[in-house]
Amino acid sequence: MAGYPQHRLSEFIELVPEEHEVLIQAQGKERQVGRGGVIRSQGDPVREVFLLSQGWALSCVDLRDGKRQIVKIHLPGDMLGSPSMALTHAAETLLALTPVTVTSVPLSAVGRIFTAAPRLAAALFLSIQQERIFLIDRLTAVGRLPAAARLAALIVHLHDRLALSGATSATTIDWPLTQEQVGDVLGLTPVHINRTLGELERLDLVHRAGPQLELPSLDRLREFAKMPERQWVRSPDWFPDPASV
Amino acid sequence: MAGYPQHRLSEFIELVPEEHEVLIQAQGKERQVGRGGVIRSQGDPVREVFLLSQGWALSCVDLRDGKRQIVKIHLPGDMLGSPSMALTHAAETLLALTPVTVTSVPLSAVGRIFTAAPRLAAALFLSIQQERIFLIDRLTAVGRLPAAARLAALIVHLHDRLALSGATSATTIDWPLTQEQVGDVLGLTPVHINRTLGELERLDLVHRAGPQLELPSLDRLREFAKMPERQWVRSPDWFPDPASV
DNA sequence: CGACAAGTTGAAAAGCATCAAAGTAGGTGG
DNA sequence: CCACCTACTTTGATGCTTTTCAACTTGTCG
Repeated sequence: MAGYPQHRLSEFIELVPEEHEVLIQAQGKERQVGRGGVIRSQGDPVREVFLLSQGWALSCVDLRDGKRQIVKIHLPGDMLGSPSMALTHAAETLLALTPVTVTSVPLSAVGRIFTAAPRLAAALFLSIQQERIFLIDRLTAVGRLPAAARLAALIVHLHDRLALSGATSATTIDWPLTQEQVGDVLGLTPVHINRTLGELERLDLVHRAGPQLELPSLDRLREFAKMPERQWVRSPDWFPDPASV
Repeated sequence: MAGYPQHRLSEFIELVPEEHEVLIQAQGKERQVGRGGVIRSQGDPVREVFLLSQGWALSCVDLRDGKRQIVKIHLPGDMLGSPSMALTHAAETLLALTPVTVTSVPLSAVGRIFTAAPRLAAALFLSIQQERIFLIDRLTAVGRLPAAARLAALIVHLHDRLALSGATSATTIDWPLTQEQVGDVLGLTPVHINRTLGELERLDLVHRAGPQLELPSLDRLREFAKMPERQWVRSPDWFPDPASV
């Protein structure tokens, strides 16, 4: 059977069985989408959010002139499309970077979390604040760092998130992104990403190895990225009681 | 007496009296900070968030090399510092742009909202998702638009938020920002902001009028900014019942 | 009136974009 | 198994946007 859904919430609290149950109940039908496939389009009416259970995906905003900004690279366990809950029509397009499995979570189920499991709701809230920090850091990198440091910061960020789920060895990470996609994440052209990757390689900070990246020294890469480190809270004392389920 | 605190939540729902009461109870002591003063520093331990009741403020991330990225311009009613709830130490510095009044909201009070007023918690959740959309749009502008469109997008954004609270006429908005601060918002240098403002002025899109900006045609400015329009939800049907307070 | 913060302007340089073309790899069909 | 197609990567040459540096102007407040 389906087992406990993978998600980001246990980064903040240890879920009790009742909370797990609420999460399982929240999930609707599962869907497979092939590489490059559309999970949901910008402008679609917002009736659900998604849980990414397998594969990588991306959220992006498309502009009128054909340019686009990739807003986030999603890994398994991520909740997709939730910023658009505040809108009538989705702000972001969700695309599969690799073949993915997503499960739909109707908005009504999200609403039920707030009454049925307040502590779970608080964890969800915190998880969204974490996403906001990720966005703040990306904005800072795009606004204030040169191309090489920007790219280093992205690599470090993805490394750290992969390491959290144990989906990577210390020195090698999966890298299913094309250089054009990386450019759309960092606000640069694919050509310049290519040259910048070469630069990082000459500095012995990363090495391209087919669909993976080797990271000879994470410390040096982190130093090079010039971004502040983040330490996430764990079971904050202001959280509601888990018993209240 | 203090009256109802000004906030962003009523953009999404009409609060019932009990919910207002919970919000009022949540507020701790009030503090005045002068122009340029620090409300909270990056790196400080996170024990509270703030409600901005008067004046303008900003959130920014400082980098090691002295550069900084301004992450948001805060207007009265905004909640300050909440992204750092997910962290042990604050990610952002909060500065007063004008003389401000802020009230402290201890984290324990935020936690109480989740058990005492689920619908209020859901509104808070939506409000944070809205902040995420703002960040997504800013990232898109900084990553993908040239300087002039970026600046136009910022002006339109602030206009719209000011218009919501009726704090502006149709064609003139307060503009307490220095060109250096605008540069730190948009990822540009103050010198270039100066030139870009001149460019918008020559295009008859904005006019500088001391501490204010005149906007001869919001339609043309919006068109020029090339950003998608956003329509926020109102009383979504998936929200918990207000009776559950 | 004098000092300091902010705005303005010019000239030169840097970083990144654009355009164009050639090279590589994986997948498909004959 | 080979040939081809397509998507992706790589490289060079050139141009544009933005930065940098520096000086000067304006405004504000003691």
